[in-house]
Parts: sequence; structure tokens; C-alpha cells
Amino acid sequence: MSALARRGDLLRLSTLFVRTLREDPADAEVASHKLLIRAGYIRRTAPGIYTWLPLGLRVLAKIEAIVREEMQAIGAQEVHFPALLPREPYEATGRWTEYGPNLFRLQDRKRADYLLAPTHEEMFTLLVKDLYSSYKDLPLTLFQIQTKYRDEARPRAGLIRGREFVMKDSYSFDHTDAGLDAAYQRHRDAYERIFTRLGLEYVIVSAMSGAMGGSRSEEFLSPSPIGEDTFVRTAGGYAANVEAVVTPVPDAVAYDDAPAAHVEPTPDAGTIDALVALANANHPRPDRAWTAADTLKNVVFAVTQPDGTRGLLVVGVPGDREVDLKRLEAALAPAEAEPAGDADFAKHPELVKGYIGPLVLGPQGAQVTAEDGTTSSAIRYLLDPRVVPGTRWITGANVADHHVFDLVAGRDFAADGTIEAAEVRAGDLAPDGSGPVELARGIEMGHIFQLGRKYAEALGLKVLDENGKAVTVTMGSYGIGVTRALAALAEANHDERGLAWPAQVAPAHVHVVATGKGTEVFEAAASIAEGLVAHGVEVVYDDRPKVSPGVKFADAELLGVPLLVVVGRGLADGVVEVRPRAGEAETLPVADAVAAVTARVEGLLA
RNA sequence: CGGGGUGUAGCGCAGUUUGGUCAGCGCAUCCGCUUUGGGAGCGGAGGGUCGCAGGUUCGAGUCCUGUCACCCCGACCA
Repeated sequence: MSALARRGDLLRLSTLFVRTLREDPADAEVASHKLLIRAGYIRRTAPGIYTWLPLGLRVLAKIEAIVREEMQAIGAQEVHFPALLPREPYEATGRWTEYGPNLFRLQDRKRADYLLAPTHEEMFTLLVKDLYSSYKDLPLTLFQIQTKYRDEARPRAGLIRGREFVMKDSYSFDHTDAGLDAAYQRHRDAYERIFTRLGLEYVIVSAMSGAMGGSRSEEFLSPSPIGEDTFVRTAGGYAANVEAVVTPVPDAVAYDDAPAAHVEPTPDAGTIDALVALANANHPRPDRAWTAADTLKNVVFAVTQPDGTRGLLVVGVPGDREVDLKRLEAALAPAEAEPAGDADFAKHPELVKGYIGPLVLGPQGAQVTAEDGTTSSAIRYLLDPRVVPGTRWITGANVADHHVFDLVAGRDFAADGTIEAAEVRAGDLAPDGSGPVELARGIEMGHIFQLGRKYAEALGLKVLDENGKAVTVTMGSYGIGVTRALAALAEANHDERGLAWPAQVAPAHVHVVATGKGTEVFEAAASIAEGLVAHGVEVVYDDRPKVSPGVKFADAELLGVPLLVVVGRGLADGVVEVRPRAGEAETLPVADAVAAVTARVEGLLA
């Protein structure tokens, strides 16, 4: 069966609402942004907010159609919520406040609070609660393709990160964990089909479910240097967002022969570099030189919990690594962390800047007793997983200008736990044993995760099970950034001349150019264009009469329609040219043009 | 929120240091003629309260004060 419709669309450039620009817009940095503006697909309306012109809207609709088909294929049913929502449901889950300044808020004439939805978990949950009450109704998967609003602090890169964007979000509802697993896997498979059909290279990386409180979570990234996400992968198949990378834990080391810890004067060694230099000068190792990796760096952060309480956290990492704030926050979510300020240090005189060591931290430091009788460290101390028992360190002695040497983990100090906060570097070993990782960047186009019962609990979504007992429903949440996928497609499919869409999402299949003077070329070109349309092919026809060939070719390359048909000087010999957007031209007899080009289009869509 | 930068015609820019033929250039648009296989030529035309508000001055894109907006780099997310 042909992928073509019964009749295609004919877009005449003489009347199509488009104006191409010869120069890049000044405010665009990335290729997709520049080209989508230059080719007349979108126009900027406000920061991070874009108007869709006919060509852009056609591409968007094709992407949506593919997403919709594949969602329906896994049994998901489409619904559509308002983008404008009342405050109450978001109040119930705490997100009215938790979402913070990223939430677009407004009031109606009665001063009632509303919001422009950044995502619709609450609404889906409440809708199912409204209609369903039995396990027999489950499993259920609902989805919508909706415009979402987030008042991003910094919109960037055109469609890559906008304040208004189109997202497909779906939610699965099950009463068993096994059901959730199955729904998750169905979505994962569907996403693979979607991105394959879009003609987009993708990498599935494990992700942090973070604040959403789920268990399993993966992201679909389009590898691209302009992507905002950093991920790691190995030749052996491991792939993870840097935030989710797990550090392999080394074996514990025997320390029977380790000398006792000893404090040494280290004047002006407040930095790791200075410390290493000084250690090598004054306390050389017999076997090799000291390196930064022999030092234990203790970095102080202020951590703010969602309820507003603030406390100090010290993270201990090998001195050759920085603490990656993104990884730290991902590990601490939903709490937020920031480097400790002068005020924090002032409250804790035991923290001597540049000379902080484990002996005043965590279990070694002061303890506080909570109302319920449990005790915890006054200054929480978490270690990098590499700091295993038996490892020896040079680290701060908590006295200005002094460090302690041969401080042995497990013998001389302990911590309140470990944390994945150290930076990930190329060459680090993957946790699954598949070898060293490489780092790359990608555009996050999709995210699937097992939400669990968080929203169902908060909003009281329960069903009666086989025993007539009310059980809380478990949910999965699955998103695809539709407008972002369009931008990722533009990023992945362009050259210096313009866009180059895969046929499945291109605004049209064929771009017919009539060049030359005289009415014959235009009559022949129009006849071919109409013939193609009659066969179901979507055609852009450049019928502009007084436009030079150079302009027409340049516009064709800018617009990025996959096949170009040139009707011009060859007409005298009874031939026209066909050439792919990035490929060699070949000539065809005029009489065969419609059939041959139609066949090529069908080949591209297959 | 921290750092950097920019606001002059639909788009891209010059002019601001050194107040006074400074309201300009290219692209785009409109009219006429020519041109028609790689962003054409000639002639003509329309279009800007120089981000906004005060101030200095005989005179302000130009100097002063304030203010707003936007873009880029870092902390958040589809």
C-alpha cells in the first residue's frame, strides 16, 4: 500500500505565505534556529515563544501524526486538557509552590488563581479518579499532544528550549507493579519506533527520576554538540545521563601496614595544587610522587530542603576531581544545593577554609538530637564512592596551614554515607564493566519514567482490587518534546545551504522549479506539479515568474524538500532533472517524470 | 540570579569616541525596461518619533541621569 494520500497538496511559491531571508537573524546561534527562521518556518513572537508559519506547521503536523499513530498502536487513547488550569489541583500536590518561578501564573477577573500548565500529571490523575474505580478498568493509558508553558529563566536556541512548546505526554495507570513495568516497556518500544520513523538518531540513556520519585527512568537523546544534556556511553553498550552515572566501587584496601595519621605543617596550601607541590617538597613518598588523587577534598554546600530548612553538607571527593553541582543536586533531589557562603562558614568556626578535614565532620563531628530522639551529624558528611575503607589520604587538619597525612578511611574516619557528586570524566569505567566511558552531548527529546504512586497518593486515586480493597494506582509518565524533536531534526539534517528534511517529516515531498523564460517551461512544470499532486505527492512549486534561477535553487535548498525537480533548459531535449536535496542530478524524459518521481517519493517514504 | 553584550526601516548593519548636510548602506518591498541554469542590471519609489522617559544645549542616535527590552555564557527542564 502506498504511503501517499489520494491527492497531494500543491504549494505555489508565488502565493505561499513565506518569505525567505538571505541573512541569518542576529539573535540566533544554532543552525536549527537560524535556518527555521531564514526558511520561513517560524517567527519569533516573544522570548522563547514562536509563531508557526505554513511550512513549519506542516512539519509539526507530520511529527505529531507519527507520534499519535504510535501511541494509538500501543493502545493509548487521546484526550485533550486545557492549557489554562485552576490552581487547586496543583495546590493539592504541592506543585503550585514547588514549581516556583517557572510556572506561568495568572488571575481571572475574580482574582482566582490560574496557571498555564507546564505538565499535566494532576489533571490526568484526577480525570481517571473521576471516572474509574475498579481494577477491572485497568490497565489504562491516556495521552495528549498539548502546548505547555514554562517560564524558563533562560530560553535558548530557538525551539530547543522555549517557554511555549508542544509536548506529547502520556500516563499509564495500573494497579500492580508488573503492570507498570509492562506499560513502561510498551512506551519504550513505541518511542524507539517513533524516533526511527522520524529518521532521527537517538541514544537511550538511564536517567535520574529525581524529584518525581520514580524508580526506573530513561531519556531519549539526539546526539548533538548543541545539546543541553551531557551523557556517557561505552563501546560495550552502557549509556547514562551524567547525573545518573554510578561510580564503580573499588575493593577495600588492607591497611594493617599503614602508618598512623600524622599532622604536618603545610603553610599556604589552601589549594590542592599548592598542597601537592608542598607534600612532594617536604614529605616525599618513597615509591612515587604525590598527586591530586592522593588528597581528599572536602567541599561545603548549603542544602535547602523543599520545606525550606537549610543545613550544611560537606562532600568529600578525591582532590583531582571537582564536585559536579548538577550531579550533586540530582543526588540530593528534591533538595537544592549551592556552594556555602561566608555566612555559613561564620556559623561553623570548626570549618577552616582550605583546611577542612573529616575529623570535624559527620560521625566525627558534633551530633544533634532531633525531637524524636534520633541523632544526626551537625554537619552531614558524604563521601565519593571511591573513598573505600583502607584508602589513605592527605586532607585538611581543620587548623589553618596544617594537613593530616595517612588518614585512613574506615580506620580514622567514617562518613554519613556516600554520594554520586564527583564529576564524570572521559575514561572513567562504566559500572556494568563495559569499559571506559566517553562523554557526549545530546538534545533530550523524550523521557519515560515510572512515576509510581506519588500523584495517585497525593490526589487519592485508588481502585478496588479483587478483594474489594482500595489500592493506590501506580502510574508511569512519558513525554516527547514535539517542537524540540522538530528542532533536533533540523539540527541533524542541514548543511551550509539550508535544511534537508527526511521525507517523512518534510513540508512537501518534491520541490518543482521552473527556470528559463517563455511560457513552455512554466506550462511543463505546472503540468508535472499537478500530475504529482494527482498521484498523492505533496509539491512545492516555484512558479514565481520573474525570479532568477539562482534565487530559486537557493530557496529550494534552504527549504529542504527532499527531491528537487528542475524544468528548464533540458525541456528543449524533452528531459527534466531530478535530484535529491543532497545528491547528484539525473535526467528523465518529460513524459516519464510524474511516474518516476512518484516512485522515488514512495521509495523515500517506505 | 551572577557575568558579558546589544537596542537606528521588515531583516542585517554603519553612524555615537570628537554634539551641527547624520537619517545612511546592503538585502527585502513597489513601478518601468532589460535579464533568465546558481542569490541579475539600469532607472525610479515607499518605509525609521534612532528602545522609552527626563535632563544639558541655540542645537542630541551622538553628552548626562533614570528606566525598559532583548541576546549570549553559567545554576533548572520535553
